[in-house]
Amino acid sequence: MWGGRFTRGRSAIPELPEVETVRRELVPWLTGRWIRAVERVDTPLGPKTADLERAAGQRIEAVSRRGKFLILPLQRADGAFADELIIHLGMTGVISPALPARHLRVRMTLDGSSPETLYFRDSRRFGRFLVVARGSYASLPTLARMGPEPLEASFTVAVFAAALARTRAPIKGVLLSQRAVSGVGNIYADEALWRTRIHPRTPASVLSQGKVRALHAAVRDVLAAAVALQGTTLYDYRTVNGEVGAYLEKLAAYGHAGDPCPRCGAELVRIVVVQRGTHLCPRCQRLPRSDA
DNA sequence: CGCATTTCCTGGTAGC
DNA sequence: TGCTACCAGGAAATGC
Repeated sequence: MWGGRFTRGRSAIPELPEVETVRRELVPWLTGRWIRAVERVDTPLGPKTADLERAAGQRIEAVSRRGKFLILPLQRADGAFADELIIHLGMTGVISPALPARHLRVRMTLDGSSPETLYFRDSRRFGRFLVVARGSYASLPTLARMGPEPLEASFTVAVFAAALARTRAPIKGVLLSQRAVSGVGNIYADEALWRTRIHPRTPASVLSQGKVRALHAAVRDVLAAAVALQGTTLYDYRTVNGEVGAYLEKLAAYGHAGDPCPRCGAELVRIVVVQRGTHLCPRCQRLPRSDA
């Protein structure tokens, strides 16, 4: 499908653009519907606080998103706003109205019009499906401490700069942590750092004001462009309608080790930063000299 | 608290 | 062909 470049490690990796694409497709299908049942079909998934049976008989008030989490606020028949259904696609999670041939983990049945059933397929079982009382994220520390939404007005340069100033951890790790900004994963972190010529190992706090400003813009631009193309499909990820994401063709750095840098022509390399495969241009993206 | 490391999990692939 | 070893990665758990 794409030469041999992605023959290793081609995973779903749903990040903000992929989750947002799924969310937009689910909105007309799920908003206002009553849940008949949410059932775990396979072995245990996620934290023990899953409590999926609590969703039965509640109405889906909205289909929202926080970072890479889908959040469906639920409403009881008496009008009480009580719980929310939280879904994380993990690495390989796919929601679909079509019964998957393998790796079915959760089935959600709804009252009324079609689709009557949605299936959650997840071969690697990193996904999560759970019901919690609204806003109680004790079992979801990442969600509890999540930074601002990158495509919303609350994600300002000042807020981003303050978050970066307080840590010397590598900027790539800070982007992946979800705490300085939400929704960025391995692909879009590499793309944003390539765009801004920042070496992924640069300690966050040493970035100049100009670099912070550029990175803030790049995170927004990369994510917005990917949303417009329905995300990036490397392997598993599909939209709810079964389509692939088209941002794959736009990737400049991720998955391109050995190719020429589109900007300067030097050979792109793959290194490991914070235990993650990381793609960069060794000529464009230099580590600042350390005085320490 | 921060930060680094380990764990979870499976399908695909390299190497023999 | 068939086997083993390894690798990808988000988030949670664990270690210091």
